[in-house]
Amino acid sequence: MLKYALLGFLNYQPYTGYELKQTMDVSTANFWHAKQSQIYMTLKKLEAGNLVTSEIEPQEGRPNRRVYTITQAGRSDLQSWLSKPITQLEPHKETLLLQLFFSARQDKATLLTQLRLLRDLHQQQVKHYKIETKAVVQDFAASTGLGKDALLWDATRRFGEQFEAMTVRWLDETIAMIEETF
Amino acid sequence: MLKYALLGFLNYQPYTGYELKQTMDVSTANFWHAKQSQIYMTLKKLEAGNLVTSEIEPQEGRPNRRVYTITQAGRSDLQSWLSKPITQLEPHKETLLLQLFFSARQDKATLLTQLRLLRDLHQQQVKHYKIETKAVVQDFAASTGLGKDALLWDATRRFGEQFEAMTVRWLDETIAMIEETF
DNA sequence: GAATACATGTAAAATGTTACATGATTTT
DNA sequence: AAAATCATGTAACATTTTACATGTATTC
Repeated sequence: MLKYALLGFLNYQPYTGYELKQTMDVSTANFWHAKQSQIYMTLKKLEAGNLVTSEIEPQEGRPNRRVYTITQAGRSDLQSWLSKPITQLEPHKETLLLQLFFSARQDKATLLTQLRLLRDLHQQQVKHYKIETKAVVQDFAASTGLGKDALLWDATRRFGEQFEAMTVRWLDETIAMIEETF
Repeated sequence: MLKYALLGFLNYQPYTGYELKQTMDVSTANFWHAKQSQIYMTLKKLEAGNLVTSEIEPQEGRPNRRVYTITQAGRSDLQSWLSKPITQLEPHKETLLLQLFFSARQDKATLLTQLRLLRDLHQQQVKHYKIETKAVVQDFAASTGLGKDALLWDATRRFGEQFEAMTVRWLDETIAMIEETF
């Protein structure tokens, strides 16, 4: 899957592995992230499969850059993935829910403290989406002039914002339930 | 992490690997799932670490069962994990958002078809949580008499229900946005 | 003087998925 | 007669994380 994140970005313009990591960190990281080392390895695999090519750009006083460019085969592969509809939902993993599921014998006060702390973390995330992520989307849109793209980028941002807001509401309900009935 | 899911269940009673898989499939699978083979391997590791013990129960006309029991060390490990608060959020992966992010050049009609199909899938999931999962929680509560546990199990169920409902709302907004502005 | 940014990579370990292998009993 | 259930496991592969390894230039 990281494969398609990388091809997706390379479909706009050539990038180095380092730049791809930075770009992902301020854009797709909210719903698709990767470590630097994994990006380098995946790019190597993509090149082995002729989906991208690379060339080294020498630099002075800095390490050389390896710049990757998508190939025609890469564009086809990306296109084919994009047009393939999702027909079944993938299961999620939520550590928080796993913990909560087994917490019936935990101390009530401790449990409440943990959940309140988490509530604040998620509340911060709501702000993060409303402010930082919002700004990034607008900057991208202004600098690239990609209107349609910006609308979809903002749709993914709204998903994040609404997910976090929903989580805060759910935590509030859950905290209230534990306060009352435990 | 699967480690703690298994210890969590074994903290109630002994289970075989097969039974753990079945139990997870109707309970935690919504937020934590695993393949049968991974469960067997993880149990083996837990036994090597003395967090569980196992003994073989011979059966006639059926394969023998290997029944796992949690040890005192296992209970301590679980307890220590349960009391450790989550201080930083883990990043999520959402294939749908990744696809959407790069879909600006896709055909409008095709994109709308894909999103509407997905909307229906998530709508079904809302029902799944409201009916099937709800019933499982109530059955567990009734048969085990674990009142506190059932309240927390239902809290995780509500998270799923609310997540799916939020996703349906977001898809409706996104579909409307694409219909109007693309 | 210390930290961050720039820039690349390898290696080991952990985690998770898919495929293979077996075989009786029960249900459809 | 075919499919599902019960029950265990191994092996290969893919994915992801963590740690290791290097070195200059710029910013605080």
